[in-house]
Amino acid sequence: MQVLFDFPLVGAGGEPISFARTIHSHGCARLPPASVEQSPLRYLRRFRVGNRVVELTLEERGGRLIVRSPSRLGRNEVERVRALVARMFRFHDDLAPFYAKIAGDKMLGWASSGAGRILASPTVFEDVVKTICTTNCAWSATVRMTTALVELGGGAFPEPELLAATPESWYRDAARMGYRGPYVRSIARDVVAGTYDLESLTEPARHSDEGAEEMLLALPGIGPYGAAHVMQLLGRHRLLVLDSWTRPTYLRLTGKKRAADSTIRRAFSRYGDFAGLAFWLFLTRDWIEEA
DNA sequence: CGTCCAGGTCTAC
DNA sequence: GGTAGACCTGGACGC
Repeated sequence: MQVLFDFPLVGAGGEPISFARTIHSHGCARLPPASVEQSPLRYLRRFRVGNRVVELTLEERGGRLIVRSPSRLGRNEVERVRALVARMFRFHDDLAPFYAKIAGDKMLGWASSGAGRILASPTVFEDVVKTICTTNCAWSATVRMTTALVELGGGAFPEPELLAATPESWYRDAARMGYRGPYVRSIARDVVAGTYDLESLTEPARHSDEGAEEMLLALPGIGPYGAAHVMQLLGRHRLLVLDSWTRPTYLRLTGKKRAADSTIRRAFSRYGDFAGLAFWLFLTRDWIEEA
């Protein structure tokens, strides 16, 4: 196992990053081609680097993120991987203001020691496609569709070029994605054609939150839920992800009989630009083993 | 067997 | 701008 590089587990504002709490933050990060091994906590992720697939192991050791690979990589490949891992943890994001806001918070104070850094996919494209695969179906179907996509990609998530060139019949008959197939294929073709530069959405300087949301909503298969979901993975945390899992979970945790979306939003509005993250942490607290 | 629905979205009023 | 109905799939139910 070659150690490729390591990162200090610190965000842009000097805030701590809890590795264990990060990889538990969101289900999408655990979909193929990723997996999480417990004890010791290790995150495994297969990437395509050039024309081969490598499996990286991510572990925390001494407050640093250690990234290792079983196969040797060239300097350029290592730099490519470094950028992808940085994107997954969004090291450039500053959660310090959020932690300052929740420091004395009865509901979320527990999270201020590094939780909530929602792990993203290496590319926005992958997050968009996976998000479409979470809509209007059971989680088992999401796993099945994602597994098929990764198989198509030779063990790594397929790049837009491949998905654009894959016939509709594959989406229908092999991946069994139903009506989602044409959506995904259409997005892949538009990305390849340059109609949408999804990867630029990670750059705050290039897109306001409103602009990013607008681009996401323009994608077929991405509606209010999908846009809010991808926005979270972009580190844009104002929107609440409201769906058939978060709504009932909110009711259960609060003991309420019912709550309109607008009511839920209002309950978290005091967290401002981090309302969506606050909502997510509130819902997923029991996913995280208290240290 | 038929109906419902799961981490919604689109289209047509 | 708000609200029905349709939509692929497959597993969970009721009959």
